[in-house]
Amino acid sequence: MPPGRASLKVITPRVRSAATPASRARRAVADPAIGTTQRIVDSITEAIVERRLMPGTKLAEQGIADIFNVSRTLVRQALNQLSRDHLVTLEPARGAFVAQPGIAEARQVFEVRRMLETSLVRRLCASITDAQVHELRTHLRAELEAVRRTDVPGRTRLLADFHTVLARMSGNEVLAHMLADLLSRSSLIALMYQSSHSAEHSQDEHVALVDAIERRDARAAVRLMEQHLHHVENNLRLDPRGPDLQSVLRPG
Amino acid sequence: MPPGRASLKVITPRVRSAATPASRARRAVADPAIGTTQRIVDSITEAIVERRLMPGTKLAEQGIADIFNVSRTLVRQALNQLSRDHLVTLEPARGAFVAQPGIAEARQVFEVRRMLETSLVRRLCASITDAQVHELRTHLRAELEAVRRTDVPGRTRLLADFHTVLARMSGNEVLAHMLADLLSRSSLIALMYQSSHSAEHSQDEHVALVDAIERRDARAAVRLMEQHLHHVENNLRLDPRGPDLQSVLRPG
DNA sequence: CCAGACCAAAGTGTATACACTATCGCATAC
DNA sequence: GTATGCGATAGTGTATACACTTTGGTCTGG
Repeated sequence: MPPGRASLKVITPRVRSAATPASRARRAVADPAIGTTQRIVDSITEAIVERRLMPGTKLAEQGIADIFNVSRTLVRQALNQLSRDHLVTLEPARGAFVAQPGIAEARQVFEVRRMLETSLVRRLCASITDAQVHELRTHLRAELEAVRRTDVPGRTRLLADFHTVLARMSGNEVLAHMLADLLSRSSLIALMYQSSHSAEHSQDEHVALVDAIERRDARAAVRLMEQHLHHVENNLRLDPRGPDLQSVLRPG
Repeated sequence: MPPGRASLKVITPRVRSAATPASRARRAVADPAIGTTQRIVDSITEAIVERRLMPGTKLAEQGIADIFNVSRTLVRQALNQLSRDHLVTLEPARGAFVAQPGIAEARQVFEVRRMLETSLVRRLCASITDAQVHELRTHLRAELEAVRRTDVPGRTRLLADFHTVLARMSGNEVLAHMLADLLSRSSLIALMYQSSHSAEHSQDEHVALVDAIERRDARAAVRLMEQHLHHVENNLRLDPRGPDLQSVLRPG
C-alpha cells in the first residue's frame, strides 16, 4: 500500500452530468467528471479487450484497489458490473476471474448477433441519412488504414466499433446497449478462439455492406450481414475438441 | 430498527451450487441456499412487477436494509443490479428510484423484442420437439384458466412467462437472458402506460402462435409474433401528449 | 408577504474493521 | 512414497464508521 495516503483524500468533483453510460471503454486513465467505479470498469474492460489480461486471470480485489488507490468497496462494485457484462466470472468466496466463454456460449452470442444485426441493417436501409452514410464511409477509411499499416490493436477495435456505429445510427439505444454487450463478449471470444481470420476479409465485407446500405438495398444488406457474421464465427476454432481444454478443465 | 439484532447473526449456509442465475424473481421470501443480495433483488423485482411499488417511488437504502435485516452494503449491491436491469434508476447522491421508462424507451424495447422474438419463433419452428409443444400447450391452458377466473396478477405473470418459456426452449441462454431483461422492462412499461388491452386477446394470439409453431409454419409464426407484439404496443397509451407527465416532469 | 441565506436532519459515497472461507505447505501416519 | 489432516496465510463477505451532499425548514432582510 502506498505510503502517505491518509492526508491525500482527493475529493472528486462528482459532477452529476448525465454520466453518459453509453461511452464506455475509451480513455481509461485520467478522465475527470466520471464515476470512480466506472473508471475501474473501463480500465479493466480495456485491458481485457486489448489482451493485456488473459482469460482465467484472477482479479484480486486488494490488488486492484491498490492500483487505483481506492478501497475494495469500489473495486467490488466494478467487478460486479463486469460480471453483469460477462467479462469476468465471480466465484463465491473464491474471487473474480477474467471470463472464459465456452464454445456453446460463443455460438449463442453469434446467433443472437445475427438476429439483432440483420434486423438492424434492414431497419437502417429504411431510415439512414446521407450524412450517416458519409460517417460510415469515414469509418471504413479508418479501418482500411489500420489494416494497411497492420496496426493490430487499432484495426481490431475499429472493426468491432463498426458494428457499434451501426447500432447507434438506428437511434435505438436499447438495441445499441445490447449490441455493445454482445460485442465486448465477442472480443473475448475472438481472443480465446482466434485462428487465422484475416482482417482484410472483414474489412471488405464491411465495405460491401455499406454499399448495400447506401443503395437502400435491404435484401442484400441483410444477406451480407448474415454472411459476415457467419464468416467471423466460422473462422474461430470452435470445434468441440481442440483448445477448449480450458473450459473442460474448469473446476465446476 | 428491530431490537435484539446483535446476537442473532444467522450464518447463511452459503452453498456454492451453480446459483442458477436464470431463475430470478420467483418466490422471494425464505429461499435458502441463494445469495442474500439476490433475495433482495428478487423481492424488489417482484414488488415492482406486481405493482406494489409504483414508478418513481424512492428506495431508501437504510429502509430496505432494516426490512431484510442486512447492512446497506448488500442493499446497495442489489440496487446496482436492479439498475442494470433498468428497473430502478440511480441518481448520484440522491438515491434509487423505481424506474419510469419514457415513451421513447418503451418503443425501443418493443422494437428490439420484435427483432429478437420473430427470429426466435422462426428458429423454434425448425428445432422444436413434440414434448416442447406439449409444454407450451400446458402453459396455454394455465393462461386460459387465469384469464377465465380473472386472476389479474396471475394472468399477467403467465402471459409474460409465455415469452420466457419460448426463449428457454431455443436452448440459447444468451437470448433467454436478454429477453428476460426486455420482458421485465415491458412489465414496467405496461404498468405505466396500460390502457384497455384485453388479456383475452393476448391469450388468443398466444394460442394461434403455438398452432403455427406446431405446424412448423415459420412464415406464419413470424407474422403472428410480429402482429402480437404490435398489438400489445399499440394498445399502450404512448401518445407524446398524455399521461407521460411523469417523465416530462422528472427533475432532470 | 416573499426571497434568499443558513442550519439541522436525513441519506448517500467511500473507507475500514472484522468474521469467515479457501488455499497451500508441512507434518504425520500408513 | 503417498495420502490424510492440520495450521498459517491470504482473500472474500458483510457490517459499521465517517465524510460529504442533499433537503427541508426557519429565520432574517427587504
